[in-house]
Order: sequence, then C-alpha cells, then structure tokens
Amino acid sequence: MPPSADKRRAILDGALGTFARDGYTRASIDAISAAAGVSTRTIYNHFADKSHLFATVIEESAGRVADAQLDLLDRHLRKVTDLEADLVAFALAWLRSTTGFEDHFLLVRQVNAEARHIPPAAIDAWQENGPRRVQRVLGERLTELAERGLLRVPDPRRAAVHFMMLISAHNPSFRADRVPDSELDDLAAAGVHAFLYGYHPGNPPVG
Amino acid sequence: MPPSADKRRAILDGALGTFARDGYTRASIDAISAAAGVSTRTIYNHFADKSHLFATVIEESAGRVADAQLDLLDRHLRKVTDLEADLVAFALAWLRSTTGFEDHFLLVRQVNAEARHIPPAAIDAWQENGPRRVQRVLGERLTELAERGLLRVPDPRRAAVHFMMLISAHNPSFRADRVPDSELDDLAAAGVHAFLYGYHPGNPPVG
DNA sequence: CAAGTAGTACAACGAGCGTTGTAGTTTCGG
DNA sequence: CCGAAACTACAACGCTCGTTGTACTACTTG
Repeated sequence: MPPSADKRRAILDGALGTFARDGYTRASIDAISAAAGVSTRTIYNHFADKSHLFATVIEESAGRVADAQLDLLDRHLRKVTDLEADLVAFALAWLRSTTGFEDHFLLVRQVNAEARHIPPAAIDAWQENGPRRVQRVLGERLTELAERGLLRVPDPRRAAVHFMMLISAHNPSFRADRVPDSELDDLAAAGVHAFLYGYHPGNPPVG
Repeated sequence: MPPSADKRRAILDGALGTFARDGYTRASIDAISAAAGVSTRTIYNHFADKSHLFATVIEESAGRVADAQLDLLDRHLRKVTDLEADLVAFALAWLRSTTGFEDHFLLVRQVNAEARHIPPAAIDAWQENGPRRVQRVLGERLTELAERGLLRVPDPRRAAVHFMMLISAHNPSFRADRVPDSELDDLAAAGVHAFLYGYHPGNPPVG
C-alpha cells in the first residue's frame, strides 16, 4: 500500500490555503491538517517537515499557475490581427485569471516576505518552474510581433516584464488591495496603451 | 521624568530591523529589545503591545521614506529642461535612494504578506502617510510637464504608478532579489524610454 | 480471507513566545 | 542632594507549536 496520492493532493491543497492566508510561521501543522481533512501524522508520513512541505507547495502551485498563463499566451498571442485590441483582450484575460489563483498569489507574497528564511534552492525551483518560464514565452511572442513590424522590442525579457507590470499596475506598495471588477477594463486598456505608446505627446502617431 | 524619546527612537529602530528581517510573528520581543539595546519591559512601557508597536513602526518609517522621496521629486522634477535625460536622472536617484531604506522596503513586503492580520486602520495610516502622498505629488509633477506640452497625461495618478512600476521593473514576482549596481543605469533608462515612447515601432517619433 | 501498511486519534516532549509583576538601580529635575 | 519615575534584570504564567511515539482502525492487495 503506497502512500495515497489523494491524501498528498489534499495536504498540498490545505497547505496552500493555510500558508497563503497565515504565512509560514503562523500556519500551524494542526491548522493545515484540519484544512486538508487529514491527521497531522499523515502529513509527516508524506513530507519530512514543515519546510519541505512549504517548498513543495510553492513549486507545485507555481507550476500550475504558469501552465494556465502559458495557455492564455497561446490562445491570445499566436495570431494577432488588431494589435491593441488583441493585447487588451489578452491583458483582461490575464487579470481575470488571477481571480482563480488567489491563494497562489497570496503565497507568493509570503515567499517575498520570508525570502531570508527559505533555502535559495527552493526559491530558484519556484522561479524557474513558474515566473521565468512565463516571462520567456511572453518575450518570444512579443519578439514575433516585432518581427512582423508591429512592435519594437530590443530586449524581449525586459519588454515582457514591462508589459506585465503595466497591466497589473494598481497599487505598487500594497498588492493585497483588490482591483474592483469595474476597473479591470480601464486597468488593462490603460496598461496596454502605455505599453504601446507611452506618455510622449506625439503618441499615438496617427491618434 | 517622562518616557525618554531616545529610548523610543531606539525601540523603533530596533523593531524596524527585526520586523523587516524576520516578519511580525517570528520577530520576538526579546529579539527586538536586544536589537534596540533596551529591556523588554521598557518596550511595554512605551507601547501597549506588539501589534501597536508594529503599526507605529510601519507608519513612522513610511513617513520618513516618503519625505526623502518627496525631496527627490522636488530636486529633479521642478525644473525640467531635457525631458528624457532629466527623467532618467530622477529614476536613477530614486532607485539609488532605496538602498538607504532597505529595512523599510523589507517591512513593506511583510505588511503585504500579513495584510489579513493587520487592522485596516493601520494599513490606511501607512498608505496615506507614505505611498499615496508620493503618488499624488509625482502625479502633479507629471501634470505640470503635460501642461508644458512635454507629456500627455490623461490620468495623473495612473501615470505616476506606471512610471514607478516601469523604473523599478526588475523581477515582478520576487522583489527580494537585488538589482546589481551595474544594471541600475539600464533599468532606469529602459524604464523611462518605455514610459515615454512605449513599444510601438513608430516611437520615438524622430528616432 | 489474511496480512501488511496507510491513516487516525491522542498524548507527550521540549522549546519559544507575549505579557505581567517585582524588586532593585539609574537618572534627572527641583 | 533628594525623591520620583524611567529603566533594568529576572522570574513566572499560560499558551502554542513542531515533532515523535503508540496503539488502534481501515483499506487494499495478493
């Protein structure tokens, strides 16, 4: 009888929510086991200790989020016909998708806060398995658009980061405060507009 | 003999560093008192409890950082002659100034992670006393530039946020990894260029 | 059906923490 | 120089937590 994959899944799900909401230190093994519907002992049968559980949770969750985002990239930026409209549609889909992964992005903020207390290897596994993968592919799509003459992209990775920051620019210092649904369209449209034309008065050229 | 202002300052300084590095939960009163060179009892003579101490630390620190940033705004964006060069100089000064406030920005990440466990009033006091003040003034400066015909700024607050995000766009998901000094110039220059001209191939207009 | 193992409930441990009380010491204004 | 009160050192309290051991139950597989 091998350790059950179902229990493992339940533990990871419960741990994600608990770590995300309470942070590493505050999240007790008891609380995680309760959230997972599992005994504390079972957690220790699946994971060596709390820190290994945490590292597994963040890497696994980042992988799933990155998969979803890569899917969005594929669906929106493979065939672009109306540059600005398609970028806005993509930005909106991107923003809306974050609603389904709230615990994950909460957890990312926990990682940012706890960085000093997390082994660099775990940080790197998370970054590589998640954000960096997405940034690379977004950079590739932007490069394709540049090759079609629709953009000017001297540094794909930087352009990808600029794009992501602009479309999610709500409150730079406090990511926890939510964007009201009614402002999502504005946020995406303004972000894409700034990404394309900046704030120089000559732009957009034909405006 | 009123409670000593020196001791209060020492407590706030020690608490800032300890909270910033270890987070609210992990930072023990013993560790804070040791960092401050003060007995634990003195902390409780100055502050009601740990949570009030934390709220005071973040608000106070945010105020000092905001003052420094407002100073930079005054020095760089009052008289602009060469738009792009002056913005790059401002961006660089801004980025360099963060080096002197590392503990503060660490603390901000802790607040982002702990948001659910901090009273909304404390969050608001921090936001108002710090980031929002700076965003408003940056918005005003950008508006002045727009009135001189140097920019097109439909929404000052949004433009301010876009500017700040673009010039500090290093790793969106992991703010803890430092920008090497050698890349600061590139970061500022690329951020300002994107802010002015975006990624549309027609820009910059005169090339 | 029989056996072995995953899972559970529960108790126990040692350690750390926030907070308070107390008694002694330092410091500073009058 | 004296007295009030700010400060310190220290012990104690009640609580929580990570982790482990143990004895019992449930399930799956041969």
